[in-house]
Amino acid sequence: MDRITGENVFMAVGIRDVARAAGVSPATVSRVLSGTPVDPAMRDAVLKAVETTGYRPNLAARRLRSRHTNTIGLIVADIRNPFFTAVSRTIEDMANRQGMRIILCNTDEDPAKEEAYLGLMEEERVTGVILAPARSTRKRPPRDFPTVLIDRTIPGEVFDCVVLDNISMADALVQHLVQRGHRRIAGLFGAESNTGRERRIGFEEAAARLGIAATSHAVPHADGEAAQVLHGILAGADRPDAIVASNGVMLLTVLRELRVLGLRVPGDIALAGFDNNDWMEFVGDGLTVIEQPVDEIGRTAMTMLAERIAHPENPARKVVLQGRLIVRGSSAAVDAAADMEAQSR
Amino acid sequence: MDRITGENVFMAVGIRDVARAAGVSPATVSRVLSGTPVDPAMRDAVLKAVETTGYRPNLAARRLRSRHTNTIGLIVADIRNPFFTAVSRTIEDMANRQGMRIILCNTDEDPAKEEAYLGLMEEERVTGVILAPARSTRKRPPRDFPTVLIDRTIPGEVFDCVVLDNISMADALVQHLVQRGHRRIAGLFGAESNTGRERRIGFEEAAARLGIAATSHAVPHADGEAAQVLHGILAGADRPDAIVASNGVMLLTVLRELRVLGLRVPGDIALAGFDNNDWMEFVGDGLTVIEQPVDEIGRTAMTMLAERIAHPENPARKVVLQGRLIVRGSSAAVDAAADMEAQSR
DNA sequence: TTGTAAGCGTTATCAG
DNA sequence: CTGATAACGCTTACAA
Repeated sequence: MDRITGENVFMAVGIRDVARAAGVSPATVSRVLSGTPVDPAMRDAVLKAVETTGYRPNLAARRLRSRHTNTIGLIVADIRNPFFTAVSRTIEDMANRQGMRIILCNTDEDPAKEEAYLGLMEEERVTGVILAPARSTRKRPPRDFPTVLIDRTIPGEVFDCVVLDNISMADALVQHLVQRGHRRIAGLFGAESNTGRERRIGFEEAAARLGIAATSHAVPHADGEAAQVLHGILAGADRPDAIVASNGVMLLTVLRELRVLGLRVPGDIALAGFDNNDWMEFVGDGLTVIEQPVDEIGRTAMTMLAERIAHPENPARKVVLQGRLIVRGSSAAVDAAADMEAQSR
Repeated sequence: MDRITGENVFMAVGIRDVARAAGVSPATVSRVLSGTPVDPAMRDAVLKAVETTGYRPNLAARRLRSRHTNTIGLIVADIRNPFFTAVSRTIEDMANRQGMRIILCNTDEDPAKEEAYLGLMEEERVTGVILAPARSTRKRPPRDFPTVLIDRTIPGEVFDCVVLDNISMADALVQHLVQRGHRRIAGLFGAESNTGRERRIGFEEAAARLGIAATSHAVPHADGEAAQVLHGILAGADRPDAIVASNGVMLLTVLRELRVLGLRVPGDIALAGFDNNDWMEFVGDGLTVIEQPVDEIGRTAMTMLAERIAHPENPARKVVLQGRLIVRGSSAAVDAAADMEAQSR
């Protein structure tokens, strides 16, 4: 594999050249560029000199000297997961508006990668980090930068974090399915993340409260293994009449397996889950889901990070956001589903 | 932060501290860290000292002094477009494996934003840039870094670039639809990007060759306006019997409008387009699309960038990649579609 | 307000 | 191979 070696030599124009062209000192140029009050005449001379010389400040030098990097690390599991894509985009927009740079990293749920990236953040001397911790309950060593967790918490550790109200959202999903007449519901949850655990708890509590038969299953993160587990659940004789999937990616895995088995939604089995993607209204009669407030999650994370930076000694805060139940065709009652199919003839 | 004293101990440990702890000079520490040959005994001493002191090199200082940033700028229209998400992920993975950092920017098709980000890249002294140019035919001023274009070219400018064979892929789509018995095909293309233009050309050429009535439409980038244009095309009495959409985002816009009008795919109208997303096999009987080799696009862009950096004087190259036609239910012949619906009763 | 000068933490140079 | 020393390009005391 060819390694990138070369380096382009930039225009050699530095702050001293601008100073000379403007007939002022480098310090004055620096002041103009940083907005410090400067005599208007000099200011104009400097700006003109910047223009004519084509000067571009060297951000590496600036960061080294000023000791602030204006950089935020954003570490997620996989940017291809639409939930993280959306949250990242919001965070990048906010950051850019504040003159901050983002370093984006994908852990693929691998604790080793997460560790490596956190190390990288230290070397970058980042202002702060927004982290969706990899599915792992291990303790994180304390870091030298403010950190805000998104999507997932780390049990027993005190970090600022912003998460969904997973328990009550899962509860709402079960309640909805029961209302629609479903009685044998299977829940599919990530085994390792705290978020998966919370959703399972909400799922089981609601089922118990409503007195229905609900079984929850731990689904591995790897796609192949997940399909296998799903097959076991769906192919048996005692197939559930409804499925709850713990997130959007899993929802897709379920759709894939249902297709393999030739099962139809909602005719043969109802389906509901977490995360609302733009395509979900178009599969079948639409997928019933809990929509996460992705924009608000991103905004809140950025705000919390800023406050943590400003007040390092404040106690850690946990912000729990509500989602929104979007009811679509995939959770229709079996009777209603039959009706709809009859009508469509 | 040291949790006892509240002092930031981390920032204080520099290469000199490591040198002192190891009983060597700072230069030797630097050599060990950069892999330059060093006496094994000293090497071990340094590595141990790095460990005990918890030393983290300061990347800003390293970049300033060494004059290479190991950073690549990646500028796309919108990371939420799954095509860019996928390409970005591939590029980030390759970059990380080579010890390179990525700076990701979204232009939202705004030339001003593109301009601003290109300026930022100069201030970051990036090693190179991978750019999906905003839909705009304007000339770009020459920059001080190697640049590789993806997805779109800039007519009349000499840049390395890697693009899809848009003309023949659009041609293949039309050919397929005609084969399936469709005769009145409407093509929807982005008006401003060169990619949209090329796809339109392939579309029109194929239609002319095959002697069918095909009309191409320029669809604005903004979602609301796009819907309006679509409405005009689909709601009239002379509704086409098939639609070709120029990309995945537009495909979704079409689905939305079809839903509003209560038109069914492929019963009332056939549908095909560009970009293959993971959900597309699940809407209706699946969406017929041209799949772009996203992974290869990313890999090729990185490779070309590396080669451009190594050989700045080489002539610019254009790599044209083939896509793959994935035939699914949305392009079924009207008769076949009727059959399928009959069977499903 | 402005200029002078001293670093920020690292790597490159060059002499030993 | 190793160590002293001088930058890299900028900001910021501190002095004027």
